[in-house]
Amino acid sequence: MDKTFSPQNIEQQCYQNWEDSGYFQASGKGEPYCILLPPPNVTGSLHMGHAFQHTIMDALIRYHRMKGDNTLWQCGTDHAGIATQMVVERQLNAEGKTRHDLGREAFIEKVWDWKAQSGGTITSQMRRMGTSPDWQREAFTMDPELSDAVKEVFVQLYDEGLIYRGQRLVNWDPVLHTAVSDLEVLNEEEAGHMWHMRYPLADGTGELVVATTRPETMLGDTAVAVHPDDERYKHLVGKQIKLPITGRLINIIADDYVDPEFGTGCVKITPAHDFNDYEIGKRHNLEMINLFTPDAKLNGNAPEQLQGLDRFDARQKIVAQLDAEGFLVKIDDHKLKVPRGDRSGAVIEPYLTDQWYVAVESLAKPAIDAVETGEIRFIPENWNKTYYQWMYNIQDWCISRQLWWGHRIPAWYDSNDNVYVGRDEAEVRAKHQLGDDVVLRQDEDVLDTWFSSALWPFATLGWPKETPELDTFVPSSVLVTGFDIIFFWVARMIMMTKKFTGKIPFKDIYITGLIRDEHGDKMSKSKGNVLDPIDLIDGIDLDGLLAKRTAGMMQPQLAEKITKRTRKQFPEGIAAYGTDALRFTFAAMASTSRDINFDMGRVEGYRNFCNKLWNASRFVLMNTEDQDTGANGGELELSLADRWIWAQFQQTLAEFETHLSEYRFDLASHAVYEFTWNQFCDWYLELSKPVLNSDASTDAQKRGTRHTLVNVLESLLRLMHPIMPFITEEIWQRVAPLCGIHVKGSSIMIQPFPQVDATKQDSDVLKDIEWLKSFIVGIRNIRGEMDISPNKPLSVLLRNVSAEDTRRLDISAAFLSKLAKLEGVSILQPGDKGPASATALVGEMEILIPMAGLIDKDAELARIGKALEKLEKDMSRTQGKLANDNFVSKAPEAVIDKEKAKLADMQMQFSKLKEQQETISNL
RNA sequence: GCGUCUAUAGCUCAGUUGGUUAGAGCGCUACCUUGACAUGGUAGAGGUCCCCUGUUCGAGUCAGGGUAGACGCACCA
Repeated sequence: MDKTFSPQNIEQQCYQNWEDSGYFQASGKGEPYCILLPPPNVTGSLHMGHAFQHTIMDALIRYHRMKGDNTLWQCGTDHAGIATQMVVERQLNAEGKTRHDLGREAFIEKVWDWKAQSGGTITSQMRRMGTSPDWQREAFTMDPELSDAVKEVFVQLYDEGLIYRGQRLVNWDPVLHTAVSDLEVLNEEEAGHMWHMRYPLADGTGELVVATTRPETMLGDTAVAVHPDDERYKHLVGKQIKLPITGRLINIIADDYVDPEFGTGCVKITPAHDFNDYEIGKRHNLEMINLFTPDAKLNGNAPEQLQGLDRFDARQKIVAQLDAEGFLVKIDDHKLKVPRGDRSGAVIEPYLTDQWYVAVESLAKPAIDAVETGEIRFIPENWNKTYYQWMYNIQDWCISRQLWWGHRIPAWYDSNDNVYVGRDEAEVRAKHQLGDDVVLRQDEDVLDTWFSSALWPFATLGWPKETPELDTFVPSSVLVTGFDIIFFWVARMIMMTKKFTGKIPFKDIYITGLIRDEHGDKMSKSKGNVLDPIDLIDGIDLDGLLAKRTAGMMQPQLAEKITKRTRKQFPEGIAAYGTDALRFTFAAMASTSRDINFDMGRVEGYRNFCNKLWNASRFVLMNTEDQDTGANGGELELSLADRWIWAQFQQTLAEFETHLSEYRFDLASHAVYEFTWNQFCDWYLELSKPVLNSDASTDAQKRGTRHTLVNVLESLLRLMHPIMPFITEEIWQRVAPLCGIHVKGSSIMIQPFPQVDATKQDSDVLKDIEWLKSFIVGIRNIRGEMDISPNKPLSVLLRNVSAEDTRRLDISAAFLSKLAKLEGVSILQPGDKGPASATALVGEMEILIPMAGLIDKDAELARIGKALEKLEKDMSRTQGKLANDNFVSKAPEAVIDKEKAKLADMQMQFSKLKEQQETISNL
């Protein structure tokens, strides 16, 4: 084995073997355990959030697979309608073409070509992360099977009246030329203006002042509204306004919606371009004047001189004209929420179009129930509040998109625009007895990508066919995802799965935190703080990193800032930490917190941890390979340390499993880390040396220790495997044969997970080793503080030695002399104070290191003084407690006893230290 | 406006139903190239648990009120 762990030498080969061996498929035996991969965009590449969530899913999957469960990780990608179409369109644009030049069919072919070429990026990156989904079942939302499911759902919902078509105001993206759902619109506060305009009464008897943030919409005003009880305007209701610029006459109406306290108490109503106005318009039967073309330029309904102008250019002209004609009262600065498309960044326009909707109310009810009854559980639980809040206020879902890439809506129209819905044209014709003479055209629109994603839990398992997988793996065990898509995806999956299978899609929903940068900022391209998980695995030099972070930057000053920041944070680029270290980092950071600040220091720390494990294994192998490890029988005599490490391992194992069952990956990985480094490496390996290296050890003793070394390590590797698959496999291949396990053609990933073995739990041994440790640490302490070289052998005296101490001395003498570097231990007779010494306590027993020639009097006095001071402080606190009648009368007895014992112990230490202090100061 | 969350060591974070002398990793200091490992070892320093008030024998933990910050939802022209 190399002296340091080099992940890049092993990972890819290892993964290839697993995948080729078919280890990722469900076994068909045991309890079903299933995780659905939230399908990443086929356009996407792996970001830190994916890497994090995939680590967690894979840890769960590997754990359950090793536990013997029938384990399926259902994976796949989604077609990401808008995103993918944008990618391919951009390529066309670069060639000076648009999708319209190609036409729909040719364009879609192009998209498929693109997918064939580049669609595998993210799945190959997942392989680098060591994930073990069943790639043979990999699904894509545009696959024929899933498309059939989409059609089936659409038709069924339509037949039940739960899908309908209607003309309504929608969120229109004027750049992408499509409707988007509420969730795809981000409302950010931006600086704008409030324009106050004078609207004269038609009869010339006065005027009203209205205010707006969008003056250009005044062209489409069809009323001015006031509150019905507003004394100022009551008498004007029913009168008419002569609209500036157009001169159109509109009514003054009364509506409760108006807040008389706000502004002038008069509101201009533009039903075709504002969601609130739209509602008012419907109530009052107002005309709806659409002013815009699909790309938000003024259309034929605007005055001729303004037609064809972009909405923002038109705004300027209109304001200028209002001003010139004396209609503009004032312009105030105003902060307002501007709706922008989450993909395009364009200002979203409320726009009157025909769209398809899902009536969600009846679907929402069972989905709410599923969480309220506890059938589905959010972890952490609080997220159910977010879920309820949205579900109780859920709006009908606009599912049509004016795109080409996606599932085309299975609806056909005849020449009179009658609509027929069916699985295909033939079915439609048959169902409605439409002869061949009737010309039908299919709806041009496609469905929202989330519509197909909502079917993921059952469509990927074969629905609408009745498959055994549907039976076995619905509901799945846990969904691991981020809070940002609870509405987009999680809620919709629950609704759809309940509706079409009658079952819930998953039992647990584990909501992970969001990975942020080391300062808690969201990782984003524009901030230039994005990390690529693959770069953490393989490493990247500074130039490469800079190039990546500044590529495609529109603003040069931004690129400069990013360069500076990156140079500062990564002067040497990023080292290659390997997949296991990265995975361990993610696991260790997966606490209940909703934000996770990614700390490079921790990756490095866990890289070191991998190296530690590697070297510990080297040590084990050096001492066991080609030697008798008892794999083929032979008497085994286990040392105190051997029995201790087995007992410790049982505890660690139990802890690990408890934490995993509670999705506390941070605690689980901490338990493993602590055991490996602080128990196995720091103590056990050291304690094995005296046995292995001593001529006094019998064959049975050496065999016993070798057996323990190799078997504890082997068990530990299996325990760690779910989190760190590669390093554990690599080491296991060499260690397992020494345990009598045949590894040829096998893998750690299909070995059973370790089981707690009650016969190996031993609290007496644990206490014995605690005693031994405190003995050794006591001596190291004195060495450390008295500047005595760790290499210098010491002779120590023991005072106040009990029978138990004697027994322990007896069984651990060899360990003591080696680990504390002692050349002699002698026990003082009762009453014999011994020479002036530095002392350490092991329980009530005192270890004396004679000062002569070794220890400076003042230094020792200082050490004692410091210890006394600390003890005094703690003692007075405890004494205070015990002197308090309230405490003694009201606290539970166990607590009081504990305090008493604590005090007694401190008093004992105190008096011994006092004694010491006196002896030494008298020297 | 409604809702959710966060505040603990220089940094990143744990801290179970209230009962420890408040922990870990990184960083820092001193010493150590000892034979698995300097990606290491040994020892050590470092905390007003954001503030106030309460409940309690006892509060980092519970309640109320602040302060600072993050997020979600709905928003007035």
